Amino acid sequence: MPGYNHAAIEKKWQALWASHKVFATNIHDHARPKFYVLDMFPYPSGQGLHVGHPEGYTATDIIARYKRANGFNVMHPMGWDAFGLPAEQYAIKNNVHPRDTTAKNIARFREQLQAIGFSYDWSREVDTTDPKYYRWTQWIFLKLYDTWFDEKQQKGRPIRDLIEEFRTGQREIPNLIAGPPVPGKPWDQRLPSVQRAVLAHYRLAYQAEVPVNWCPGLGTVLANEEVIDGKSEVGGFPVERRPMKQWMLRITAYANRLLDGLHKLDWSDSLKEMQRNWIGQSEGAEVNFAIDVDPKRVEETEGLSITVFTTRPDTLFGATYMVLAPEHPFVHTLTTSEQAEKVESYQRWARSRSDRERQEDTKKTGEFTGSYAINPVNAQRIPIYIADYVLMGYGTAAIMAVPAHDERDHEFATKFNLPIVQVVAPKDASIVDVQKAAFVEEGIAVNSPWIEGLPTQEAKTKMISLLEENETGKRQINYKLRDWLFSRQRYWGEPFPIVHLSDGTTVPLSESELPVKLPELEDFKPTGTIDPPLSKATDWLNVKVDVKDLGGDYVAHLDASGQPARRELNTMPQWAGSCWYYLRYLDPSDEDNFVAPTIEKYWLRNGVDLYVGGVEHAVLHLLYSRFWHKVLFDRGLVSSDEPFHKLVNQGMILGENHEKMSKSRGNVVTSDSMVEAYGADSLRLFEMFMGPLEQVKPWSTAGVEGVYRFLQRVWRNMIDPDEADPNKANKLLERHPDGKTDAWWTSTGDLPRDQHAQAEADYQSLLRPLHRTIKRVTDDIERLSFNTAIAAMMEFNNLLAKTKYITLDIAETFLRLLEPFAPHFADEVLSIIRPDLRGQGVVSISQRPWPVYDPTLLIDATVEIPVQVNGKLRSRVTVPNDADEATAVAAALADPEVQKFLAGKEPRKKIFVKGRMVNLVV
RNA sequence: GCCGGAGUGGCGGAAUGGCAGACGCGAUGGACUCAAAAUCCAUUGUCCUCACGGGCGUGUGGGUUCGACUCCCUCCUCCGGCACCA
Repeated sequence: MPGYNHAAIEKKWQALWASHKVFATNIHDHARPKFYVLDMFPYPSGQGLHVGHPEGYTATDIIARYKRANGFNVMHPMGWDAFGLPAEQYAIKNNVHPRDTTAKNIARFREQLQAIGFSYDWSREVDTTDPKYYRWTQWIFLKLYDTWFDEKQQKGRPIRDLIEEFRTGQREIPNLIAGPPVPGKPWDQRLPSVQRAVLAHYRLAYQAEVPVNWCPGLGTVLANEEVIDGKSEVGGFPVERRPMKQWMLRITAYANRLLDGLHKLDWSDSLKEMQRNWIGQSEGAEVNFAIDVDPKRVEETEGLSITVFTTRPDTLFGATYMVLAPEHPFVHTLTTSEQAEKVESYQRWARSRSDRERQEDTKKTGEFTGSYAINPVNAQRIPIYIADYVLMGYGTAAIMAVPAHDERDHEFATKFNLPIVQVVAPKDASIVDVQKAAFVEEGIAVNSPWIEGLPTQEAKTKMISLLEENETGKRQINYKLRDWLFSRQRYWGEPFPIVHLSDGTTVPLSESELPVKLPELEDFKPTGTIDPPLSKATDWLNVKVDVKDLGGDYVAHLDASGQPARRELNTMPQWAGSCWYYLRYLDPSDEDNFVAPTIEKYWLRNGVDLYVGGVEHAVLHLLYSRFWHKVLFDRGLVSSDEPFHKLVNQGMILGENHEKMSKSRGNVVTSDSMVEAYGADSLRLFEMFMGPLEQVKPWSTAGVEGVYRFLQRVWRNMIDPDEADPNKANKLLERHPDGKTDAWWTSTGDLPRDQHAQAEADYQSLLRPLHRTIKRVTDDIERLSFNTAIAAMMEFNNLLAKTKYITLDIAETFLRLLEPFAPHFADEVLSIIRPDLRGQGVVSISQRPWPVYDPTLLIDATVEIPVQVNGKLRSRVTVPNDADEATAVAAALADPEVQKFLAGKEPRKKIFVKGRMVNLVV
């Protein structure tokens, strides 16, 4: 039987679109408004695509096609996030070079995506592992290295500006070595090593010996964001803390900007909230506690003070002891000889505890140092403890403990028998027993001479200003966000454009030396030690360089007659390439710029207009990328402050059994199998018909059949009428332009005169529903409500099935609405019913403009409105659409059903909503 | 524990203060067929009723309103994030 045969259609149209460059974007056409619609580019795994992958891609493709139809210059690219741990793990497991597996996987992914008919401009494809691409990733790293964050201006600036400020004395040169401040020598008289150390203190990219997340199972260190419950996000191997010298990016400098920037973004509240929580801003105060001088050790302890951070300065009178993190630098000095053994043993024990153990066991442990501090508000002598519930990485790594008003301090104080003093009382004057449990809520300050009787908020403010007057403290804002650990002991990543001189000096390579290509290595497996795999590239790692001094800043050129140096052997993490790929898409072939300014200005005005991807990147990629973008913005390299204006997270697609799709559960449905059985158009339609884009929803292959049947019904309505039903034969009509009923044609010749009235009646009956459908589909696409847009088209098609005749213009308009969802199908049907279009240069229906609805056709002359009696629906009456209250109420009162429920009583209240309803209250 | 989000037929879902269950899946009956598939037609929240009709119904309990799936409060359940962050 002839009919809709998806297999015969889809490859043909994909080839036609490609050969006619239907979806090629002209990046230089800046006359039209632009629309940049972006997918989170995939990591090309060996598994290929399952039906979860095309969900977001289909949504963006519909938007891209819809925006093109509305006259926008659309950027809709695709590429590959191909560096990183998963690629390398896969390569090791299968004993092949990651370059080869990556190339193979990319080819497979590309083919699978192309089979779904996405309207990507494939000439813009990027691959993060291509030296032509990662050259610019390295280039941006050099910019980060060359940037410092000016707190006053809240802006990243070039290092040369910092040097200039030091040189001219505008900025004091910081003293990096602990001890009393010494008046410094002028910048140019400082030792080069001091200059370098000072600059490194400011750079956004710096090396530090820090306790890192070392994962022996993967043989690499990981970022905080890559560690879930003490295990690696990839592979689930245990992660331990150990100090190592690593590259860090100073994302904390941008914490405030990253927080502020969220306000103007069109992102979901939950996503913004996740970023806010991750940045973790908290307002409070830093307070200095002087050390009570130990008569036996006057020299070491005199003048020392410990700074703590607290969000509750109002409870300062209740501070009965202090706690330092076990790693706090003062611990050694503060520990008395009597306590030394216990303290050191506790430090060793704390260091050996993995993050996982710490998280599982939150019972309080600690040790007394033997020293005391003086509470600055009441001069009380309070003991100093160390305990691992105080974290090295947050605040000042030291706290004042207020056990009466903090649960953790309460637990610790109870265990170590420390005094608990109440300094906040409940607002309602009820009695609480702080010996039993901490009272953590806000209330009224008590037992606190300076702030007695003040509510918590006022008490905080007053206490801070008093501390500032006494110079014992100051207002302070802290963030949970830590600096980004940016190096990995891996082969399959971007090499750093950095060399180390034989004296240990770190020097960046000149931009002209980029790209620093990954060396070809036979053996790229982890070394089993902390040495990165690149340490095996002996030919590559030793170089000779010529180093230029730029006044404390340096740059290296490769030079065979220069001094010996060793390349940086770490590589960058996977996130590096994905931080800026949306910029490279604009012109991936540009050899002179990472993106040309004129191109960037047009395409990134307000950033990417729509970005769709998984919520799993809420705090990783999306935070890193915003950070890089802000640095690039500060350095004048991009024109917008935020990269992604509107962002939508598609919900995960579960297996048919409502469980997460996975190989081990055996519930994976591949996109290939769906394309083969039902076609790309049915797959696309169903992906969107399942439910709201952002919602998690289970797969249903029966549901795909449903939308497949829908397409077949459209086909039959327009092309192959049911031969068995003579009523349905030859439905399609062309209507004469003057619209006279005398002038109808069928596709096969003149319509018999006795059918003209029927044809006209069918035409008239479809006209209003058609325009309502245009409006519904248009509005629904605009608000990304694709499931209801499809429902509207199904409803309209159900009407088409009921009429005997359909005019060509109605059929074409309907197909135009369908095209973003089922592009191959729409093109095929159009090419059959309008074979003349090809001669007019129209290859695809996607080249035709979006239909416009006639507002006058949305309004009917009369409307049926519900009539309620006492708020309950009792009847319906038909009134003119512009009926006023008197008319509508009169019609309602005249209705026999309504009269029955009024039971002869006169309504005491009449509610009327024009065109909507009448409610009579008795 | 804290912070978000969500609870509507047998299932996916629609309705954002005004006719609850659009659209689709599934199911049941019928037409076509020797038969099956496909297709088409009809029914499909629930209870009472032969029927006409009517009662009840959007997790729970309350509130606001002429009117609540929709707004407010309480509780319950599920999903996601964070979690010794002072």
